[in-house]
Amino acid sequence: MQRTLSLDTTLHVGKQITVAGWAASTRDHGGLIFIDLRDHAGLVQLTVHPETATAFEIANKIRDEFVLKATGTVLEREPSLVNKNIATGTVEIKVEHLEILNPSKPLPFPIFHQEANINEDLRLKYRFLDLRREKMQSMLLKRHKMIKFIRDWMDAEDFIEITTPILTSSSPEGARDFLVPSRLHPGKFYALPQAPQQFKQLLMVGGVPKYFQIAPCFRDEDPRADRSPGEFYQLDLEIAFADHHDVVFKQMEPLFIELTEKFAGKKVLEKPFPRIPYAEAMEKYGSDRPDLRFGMEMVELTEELKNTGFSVFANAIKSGGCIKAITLEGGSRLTRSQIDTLTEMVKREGAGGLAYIVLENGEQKSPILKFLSSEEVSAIITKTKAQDGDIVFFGADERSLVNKVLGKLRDQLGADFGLKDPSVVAWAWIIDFPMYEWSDTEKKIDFCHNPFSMPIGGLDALNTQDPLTIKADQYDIIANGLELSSGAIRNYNPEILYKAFEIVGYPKEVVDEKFGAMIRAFEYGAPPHGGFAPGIDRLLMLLENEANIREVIAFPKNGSAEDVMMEAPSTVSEKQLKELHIKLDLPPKKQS
RNA sequence: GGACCGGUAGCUCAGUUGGUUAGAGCGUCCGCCUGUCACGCGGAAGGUCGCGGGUUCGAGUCCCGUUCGGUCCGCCA
Repeated sequence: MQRTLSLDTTLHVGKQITVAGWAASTRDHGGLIFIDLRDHAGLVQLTVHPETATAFEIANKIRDEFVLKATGTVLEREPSLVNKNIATGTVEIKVEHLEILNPSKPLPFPIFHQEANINEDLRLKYRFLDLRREKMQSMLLKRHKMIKFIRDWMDAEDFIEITTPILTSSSPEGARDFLVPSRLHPGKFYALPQAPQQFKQLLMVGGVPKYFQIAPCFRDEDPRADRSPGEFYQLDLEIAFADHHDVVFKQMEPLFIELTEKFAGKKVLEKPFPRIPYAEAMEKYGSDRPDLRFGMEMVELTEELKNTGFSVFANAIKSGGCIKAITLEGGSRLTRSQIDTLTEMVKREGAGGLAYIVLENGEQKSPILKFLSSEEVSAIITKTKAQDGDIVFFGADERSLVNKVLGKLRDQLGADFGLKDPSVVAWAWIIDFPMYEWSDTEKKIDFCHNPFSMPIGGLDALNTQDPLTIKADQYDIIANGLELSSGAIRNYNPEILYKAFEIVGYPKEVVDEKFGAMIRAFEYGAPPHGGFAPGIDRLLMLLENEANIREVIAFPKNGSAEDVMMEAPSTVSEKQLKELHIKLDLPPKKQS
């Protein structure tokens, strides 16, 4: 494919053309100067000879990243001079006129011939330079293409895109809001939307059959590698008359399959996507977003070891806990120091230690072997289906801790032993989330996830069941260990909604106050509806095998939620504060 | 809010059990060079070893505190 340059799109041999771009490198041979000219599309070599005296003088001054405009003749290179590493390597431009459109200061870090990892804060401070790198150019293009792919697909499926307000009201549930003071209403604040949740549900009541939006969302929470600081985008969507998750799954699965196969050129592990109940995911994988590209499921050994003399296991059972195990195929080759590293990891997660048994050459090896009877050992081997050459790891403690710890261990082993095939995407739905959970911090029953989900069994379930046993028609879509989105069939009935909130201690008046618009709307004939909102940034991470979400965002905030380039957040003038009737009351150490 | 890892030249890094004047590559500046393509050659400038304190005859190195960055936990429908 012929690569192109900005001011002229072809490089016909013998033709005079004008090109413009950045100086990627210069090679001054004294009597001859080479310049690699770069733009978004590629590189071309300019040659500047002393005969063109003015151009030659200018060429002497050129440094990396100067912006140049050059007019010259395209010449074919002699066979011995062809550069096979660049697309335009068979030709070069012999420069007749050269102009420096804009010089550049020496760069704060190398951007073109970059191999080393540059400090991320520095990259973010000079993001405009960082974006010139080929990888970032490619990311920007892929992000655009992916969003276009999604929009086209949604359009073809009769979804319509509707933009919803950015300035809205604070909601009491969920994440911390970003607040915006109102000048016209002193003492009152807008909030930036954490998601267009209420608006999309109101659109359903408003008669929109299928809504979507590439929606900006704002949450004032601490970031993670897969969680953008402060703001991110979702493919927010909602479908009217969706009264069961089947409707949403059948509608949306094809998009994710096409994105995986057609857009990213990867393989979907299983179609249709497996549906895993939340409780099963926790028991098998110790996570509600397991990476399903590999097995290594947990096996329960509590029954087999109920009479064991090994005190660590016995104590776990006695205090109501459990014993579970995971088996790493071929894990007998783990070195002692590798096992020590894994032990350190599980201890950080709260485990007391990491017991294991190695199966090698028909024998078992383990520090805990002397505490176990031979019947117990063979029961373990039978139940775990461990083979010669494997290693079996144990977790013995309170059940949720065992699940968490072995889940972490499973994930680490999957990464360490190359079990996560980067060309495969293992999509799945996690279903049957609990509606409520016990909140240890608040000492009360609280919503487990989305309070607007329809409880399975409806009003009847809320009235008759133990709240902690009620499930919600709520689901997550996960892929390769990432949670892409939560979603739900919504609770569209005011009576059931009031009851659902009553259980967590919100009286009717509070629900009316906080969700008045939605409750009022539901009183006027709300259709059943459901949807979800996969994260755009995470989707791109997944499809591009990118480990850090900031790598797929043009201008991300850093880990402290600062924009180090624009210097946001920033202080504001006294005048602005006065206009908003805001007085600061900062703690001493924060004052500057 | 907590845990762990890190901070040495503009950038990427090395720096031995604590020991003279802290090094390399790239970049920058000066000089040479007509076929390089991340050109080459010669020379030069460039350092509060994040910051503060301590131990020591002596600290980039050991200890304590602190700050900044990253990852994770909490938090995040």
